[in-house]
Amino acid sequence: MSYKRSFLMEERLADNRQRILKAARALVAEGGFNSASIAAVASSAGLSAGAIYRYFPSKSALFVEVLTSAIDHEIAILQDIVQGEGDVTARLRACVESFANRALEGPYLAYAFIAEPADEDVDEARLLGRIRFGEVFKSLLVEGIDKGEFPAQSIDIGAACIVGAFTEALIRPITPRSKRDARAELVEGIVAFCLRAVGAKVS
Amino acid sequence: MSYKRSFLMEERLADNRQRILKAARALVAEGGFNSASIAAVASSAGLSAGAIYRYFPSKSALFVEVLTSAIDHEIAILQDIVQGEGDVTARLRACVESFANRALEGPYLAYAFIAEPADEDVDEARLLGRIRFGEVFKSLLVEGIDKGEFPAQSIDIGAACIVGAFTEALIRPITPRSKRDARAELVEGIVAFCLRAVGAKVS
DNA sequence: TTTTTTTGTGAATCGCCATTCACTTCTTGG
DNA sequence: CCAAGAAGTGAATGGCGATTCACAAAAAAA
Repeated sequence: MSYKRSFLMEERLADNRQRILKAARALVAEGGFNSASIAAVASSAGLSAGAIYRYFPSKSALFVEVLTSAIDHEIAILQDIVQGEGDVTARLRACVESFANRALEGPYLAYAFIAEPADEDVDEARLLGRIRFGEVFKSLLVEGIDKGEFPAQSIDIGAACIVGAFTEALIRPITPRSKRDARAELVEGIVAFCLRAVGAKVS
Repeated sequence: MSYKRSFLMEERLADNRQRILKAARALVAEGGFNSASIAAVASSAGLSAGAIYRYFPSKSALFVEVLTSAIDHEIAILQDIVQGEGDVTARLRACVESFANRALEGPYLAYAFIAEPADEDVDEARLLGRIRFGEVFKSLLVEGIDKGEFPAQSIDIGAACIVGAFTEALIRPITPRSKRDARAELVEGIVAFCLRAVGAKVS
C-alpha cells in the first residue's frame, strides 16, 4: 500500500540534493551570489526551479548550507594543521598559508565567505564562520603564549586581527576585476605580517 | 526668456541636496543599506520619492556619494595625523586609534564602509576607499622603514593587512547584535597588534 | 496677471526573482 | 497493466522597491 522509496530512488534523490549544492557552490564560486539565482542553480543542476524546493525550503537555506559546509571543510583542514606537529609558529604559518592559498584558488567563493553581502540568514552563517576561524587562531595563540613562543597578548583581538589581516590582503586580489600573480609573494607577505604581529621569534 | 534661478532658489536646492545626503547617511548609519530605501530617504529628507531623482540619477549614485564623502572625511583626518609630529610609531598608533574610535561611534556606518554588500557601483566605491586607506598606511610604513623605526617589509601587503586587521576586529562588535563595552581595551589591543606587526620597537 | 519653465508629488509602472501550484511524468505496490 | 502516491515541471503569482510619469504647485519672465 504505502509508497516506499526503493534504494535506487533514495540514491537518486540524495544525488540530486548533492548536485544542487554543488551547482550552487560552483555558481557562487564563479560569479558571486548575484549570479546564483534559483533558476540558474536549477538549470545547472539539471532540474527545474520548482524541484529545488523539494530539497530546500528556501533559497537562503540552500546557501546557508553551501556556506556552512564549505566553512566546515575549511575549518577541518585548519584543525588538522593545528593538531599537527612542529612548533606553534610553524603551524600558524601553515594555517595562514593554507587558507590563503585556497582562497586564491576560488576567488569568488572566498569572497562570498568573507565579504559579499546577502541574506540576513546567510550573513549570520558567515559571521559564525568567521568566529569559528577566529577560534582556530585563538587556540594557536593560547598554545604559543603558553609555550613561550609568543609574548603575552590579547587572544581574542589577536585572532580577529589575523583573520582580518589576511582576509583583507586577499580580498583586493580576490575582488572581481584584478589579476593575481605573485601569489607566492602575497602569501609570504601575509604570513610574515601575521608572525610579526603575534610576536613569533623567527621572522 | 530663459529661466534663471534666484539666489534663494539656488540655496534651497543646494540645501535639499544636502538634506538628502544627510538623511541617507543617517539611515545607513543606523540601519545599514537595507533600511535606506529611496522612499525612506525621501521622507526623512522631507521630500517625495520622485524628487530624489532631480538630485541624483539613481540610488547607487546617491549612495556612492554618501560613501565617498564619508571616506574623504575620514581620510582627511588620517592625513592630518600622518603629517603631524612625533615618531612614525606614535602616528601609526594615533591613526589606528582614531579610526577605530570613530568606527565604534557609528557602528553601522563603519560597517557599511567596510563590509556591507550592496550595488556593484557602491562596492566599487568601497573598494576604492579601502585602497585609499591603504595608501595612508603605506606612507607611514615607508617613512617608518626609512627612518629605521620599522624593519624592512612588504609595504603593500602590510598596509592592506593593517586595514584588514582593525577592520575585522571592529566588525565583530560593529555587527548588529552585539554590545560593545571595553572599547578602550579593544582599541588598545588592535593598536598593539598592528604595532607588533610592523615591527615597531616600543610595544 | 498671464505665460513659461522648473520643481515637487505620489500613484502607477517595471523589472526582478523567489516561491507556488495545477499539471505531467515517473515509481511503487498490487 | 492499473491505481495511488511521489517527484518534477515551468508558467503564473506575488512582493518588493527603484524608477517613471502625468499632473500640480511654485517661481521667473513678460
